[in-house]
Amino acid sequence: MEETEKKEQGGRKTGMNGEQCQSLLKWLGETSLFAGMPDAHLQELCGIAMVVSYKRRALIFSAGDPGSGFYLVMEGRVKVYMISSDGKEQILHILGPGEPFGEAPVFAGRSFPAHAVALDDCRLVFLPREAFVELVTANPSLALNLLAVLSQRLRQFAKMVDSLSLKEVPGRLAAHLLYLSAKQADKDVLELDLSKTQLASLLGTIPETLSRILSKLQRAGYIRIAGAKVTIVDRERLEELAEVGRF
Amino acid sequence: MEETEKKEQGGRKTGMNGEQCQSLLKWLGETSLFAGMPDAHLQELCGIAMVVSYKRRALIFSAGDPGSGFYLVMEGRVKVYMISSDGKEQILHILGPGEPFGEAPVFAGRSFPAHAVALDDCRLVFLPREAFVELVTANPSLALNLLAVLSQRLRQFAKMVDSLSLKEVPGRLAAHLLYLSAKQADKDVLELDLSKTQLASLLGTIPETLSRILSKLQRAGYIRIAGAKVTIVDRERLEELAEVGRF
DNA sequence: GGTTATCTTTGACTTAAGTCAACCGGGACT
DNA sequence: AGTCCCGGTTGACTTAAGTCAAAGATAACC
Repeated sequence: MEETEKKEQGGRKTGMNGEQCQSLLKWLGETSLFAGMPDAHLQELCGIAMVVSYKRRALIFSAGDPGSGFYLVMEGRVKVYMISSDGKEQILHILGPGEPFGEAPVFAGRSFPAHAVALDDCRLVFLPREAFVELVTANPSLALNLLAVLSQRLRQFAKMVDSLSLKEVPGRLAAHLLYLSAKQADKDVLELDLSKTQLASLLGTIPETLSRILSKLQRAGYIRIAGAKVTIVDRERLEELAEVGRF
Repeated sequence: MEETEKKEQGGRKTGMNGEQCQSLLKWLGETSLFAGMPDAHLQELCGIAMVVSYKRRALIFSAGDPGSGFYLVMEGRVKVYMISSDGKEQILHILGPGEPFGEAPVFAGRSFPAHAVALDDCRLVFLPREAFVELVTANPSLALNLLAVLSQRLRQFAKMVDSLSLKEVPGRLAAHLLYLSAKQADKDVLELDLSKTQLASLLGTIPETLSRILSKLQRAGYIRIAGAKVTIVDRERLEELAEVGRF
């Protein structure tokens, strides 16, 4: 195994032999961002891509850092967040395998607007800006995929602003539980994929408040809580709550 | 003057003769979205574009409406906003001449996530989705411009989430005043371009609260208020306030 | 120009959610 | 096993900001 290792930003960049490049190529092609791209272009992409590893809790970038490219999650989860001057954090996204992050500075602004850390031990693909922009220029369908991703994210943000400004915490929580429910197999038994502290930060509140509201919802018979497992008892009312935003 | 008028969505679509098309073409070319595009493509664009007029307060689209295309502001201002079930509104953007809006459904989701109304009597350019997507496919540099616009907007949203979640109203207000200051000629005397009620909605609060905080800031010697004119007295402290987010 | 309607300000009150502090319980490590 | 530490929960308290109501100030309209 010929591996070149370089320390940089706390991540370990890993060089590739032909075989590894092949598997990376295959993986990239399955990614929603690059789905449907001709192999020739994927090949080029592989040429500029770097696989980087980050350990759990490692900082990937900070707000204000110059963004010389963006990332794609291969393994693990990444948290993108903002911090207030007194240390409170607001999570903007949690990203899992296949999802890109840090794209904004590639096309506008040149620096990251937020921070990113690894929530688990992670493997990421790093795509340097210049090479990537060239590729986009040469390949309009790639641009369309990207536009779709950014548009989707814009929608999420709009929802988030709506939620933060127009709903109380119980409403946001209800909406989040239903969101989890919608994307899981067992529709009624949810496994919280984040610690409650992190969930609080995602919902724009603090652990104490989240804790209180979870028990309030349990007492009211909307849900049942058992550690990180939440069971939806009364979906109707939960939907109503997510809708009106107030308990 | 040969004008074809059609009522639709409360807007008046206006057909064009050759001369009008020429001026539209020129205008489009000066827009940041289409800057640098070859005339041939602008010509095509003109072919699919429609100029639409909306009177002040007219609804342009509602959340959930199928988005068959997007808009570009020629004259006037447009407000894009969300409404809670009990009627409180949160403004997402205020758009002026040259700025596009309603692009999200073109590339993802197919329906508008928010509402839009005309704040003034407006003239807008409407670009239908299908024709536009074709054009983007044919013209990668157009895609890059679009990516820049969406990325920029993503940044704005991130800031907004940060602001709503991590700052108190005084902090948000201070940040907004400094933002206005940065984009005006006379750096210290600001003309509020929105009614205070609308400004409250943009800052994620209500008129009463905004009013109180404006006078609080005046009393504290940060600013001076005279109707819609706000003078920055102590920029240093205002910056500090915008930074820490709390008074 | 005067009447209406809308916007703005101010006051008294309520409330959701944050702060501070104590405590519990389960790993992890020695 | 025992200690330490971190995550979660609970209680008492504070506070920013929302609600309700009324009165002034602007701006709009006939």
